[in-house]
Amino acid sequence: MGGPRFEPVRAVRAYERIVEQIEEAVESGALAPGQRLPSERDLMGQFSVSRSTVREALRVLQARGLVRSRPGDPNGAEVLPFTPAALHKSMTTLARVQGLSLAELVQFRMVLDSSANLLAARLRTDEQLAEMDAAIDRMREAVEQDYDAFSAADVAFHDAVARASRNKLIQICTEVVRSIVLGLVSGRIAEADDRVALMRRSIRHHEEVLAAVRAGDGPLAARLSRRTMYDYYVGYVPAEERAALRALLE
Amino acid sequence: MGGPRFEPVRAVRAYERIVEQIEEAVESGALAPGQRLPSERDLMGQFSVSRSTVREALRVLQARGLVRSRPGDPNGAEVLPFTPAALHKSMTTLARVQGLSLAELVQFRMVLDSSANLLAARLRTDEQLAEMDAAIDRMREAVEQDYDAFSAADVAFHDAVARASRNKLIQICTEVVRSIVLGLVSGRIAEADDRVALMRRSIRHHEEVLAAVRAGDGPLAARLSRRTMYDYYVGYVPAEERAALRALLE
DNA sequence: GCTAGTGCACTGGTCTGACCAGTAGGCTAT
DNA sequence: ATAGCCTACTGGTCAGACCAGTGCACTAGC
Repeated sequence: MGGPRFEPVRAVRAYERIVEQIEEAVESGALAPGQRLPSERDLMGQFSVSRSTVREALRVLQARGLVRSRPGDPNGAEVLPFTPAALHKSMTTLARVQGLSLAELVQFRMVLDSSANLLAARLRTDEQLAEMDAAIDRMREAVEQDYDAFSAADVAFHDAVARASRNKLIQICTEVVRSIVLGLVSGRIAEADDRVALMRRSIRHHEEVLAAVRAGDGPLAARLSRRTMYDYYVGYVPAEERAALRALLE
Repeated sequence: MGGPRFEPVRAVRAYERIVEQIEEAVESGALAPGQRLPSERDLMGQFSVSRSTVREALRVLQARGLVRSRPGDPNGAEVLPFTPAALHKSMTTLARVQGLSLAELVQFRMVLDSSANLLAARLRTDEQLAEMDAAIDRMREAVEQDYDAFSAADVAFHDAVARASRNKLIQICTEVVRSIVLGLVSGRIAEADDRVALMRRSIRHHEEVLAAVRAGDGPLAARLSRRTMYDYYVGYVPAEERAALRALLE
């Protein structure tokens, strides 16, 4: 024994090499958002491949949210600024394929939101506090009239908290998971008979959370935010899964 | 005014319709993992499109991790069981494009791991406790000899905790973010002069965390786990970013 | 002079048809 | 019965074509 150890090789297709090269250029910043790729016919020359191969590479890059192409555009594909769209897509797939329950999703939101509040209580700026105030004001105005406006203001509050945490990963995951959760329940909330009471209570809870953030009491803000989210969604979680949510409330 | 309100339409390409249909079949379970798609030549008949169009659709599905095709395979593309590979890919892209710092990533791991511990303290089974014990044993054995084995045992411990949390989202995000973090620092740890001391201390910390989990003290386990991870990685985080990490330690 | 309209050159989306290397399974020769 | 070849497929790639849509330069009309 002891001969040279060989590594498994995998056949690398031509289009994958193209994906790698363009991906590298985008991620390294050599290709900035807004810039254009050469046209497909140019690229087939540059890479010495056929147009089909170029196109398959572009399809992959597009699926990853790095570029977008538009028929008829005299320029080539456009390099996109990063959006969590691809992340959102794969998380949605995850949710469907793995059969994620609403309870799991809400639980994850509780984790993210409480951590964001914990950090925000220490790191928030006065401007961010003002944003949170404004969001709660809009929630108050929207009550009894427009659930969509209420929900939007609610989202704005949580976004302000997430930004105040200064952790982009928290911000983006918050955004992604929230949109999945809202997709599952927003219709049911909008039609609920007791939605006005639910909204009023939610506003009160948000005020308490904000007070804790303002006071710099991170652990309290975190605890209250978990409670807030629990109360808001528990009615839509099957009874047998509620214990898992309560495990996050001390 | 007051005419019918029209909705914006977007041109839907043929390959997108194919992606949607196959995606739906996979996510709904109509196509189970391990099953095969018809061959590309069959699909072009079924969808009444050319092979290029079929192939572009398959490229997208492959980029999303739903199917895989292999040249020469007499069967068609294989439907894959869900893996977080696509999620991993888009998070890695996110990390690079948005310039996520190691501090942010570690902070996120602290959030996930502490939440997992909080839940695990209440929900863990005896089998899972045994797994955690075994993982720490392997960490002990690996010390002073093989950093890779130590790291693998460390990973196994955190995975056991994540599973004990019974939240798949936490498990998967843990896995994804951890692999990104390890990709950034594992080389530096393996070469560090004080790595043996670091490993010994880490083992002690893991023992304390496990004791808290065993005792059912979630808040304590959560706090200790944050401290454990902080100590393990703080040496690799630039001094000016450490404050953000410390914000998670009370 | 300026504007409104018209082509034109080029784009991406799709199609057709072809070739190649690789695979699996049946067939054949041993 | 088995070892090895054959064949009918597969996916990967290529070449060349057509179409509808786009932006821009040019032109006709004011």
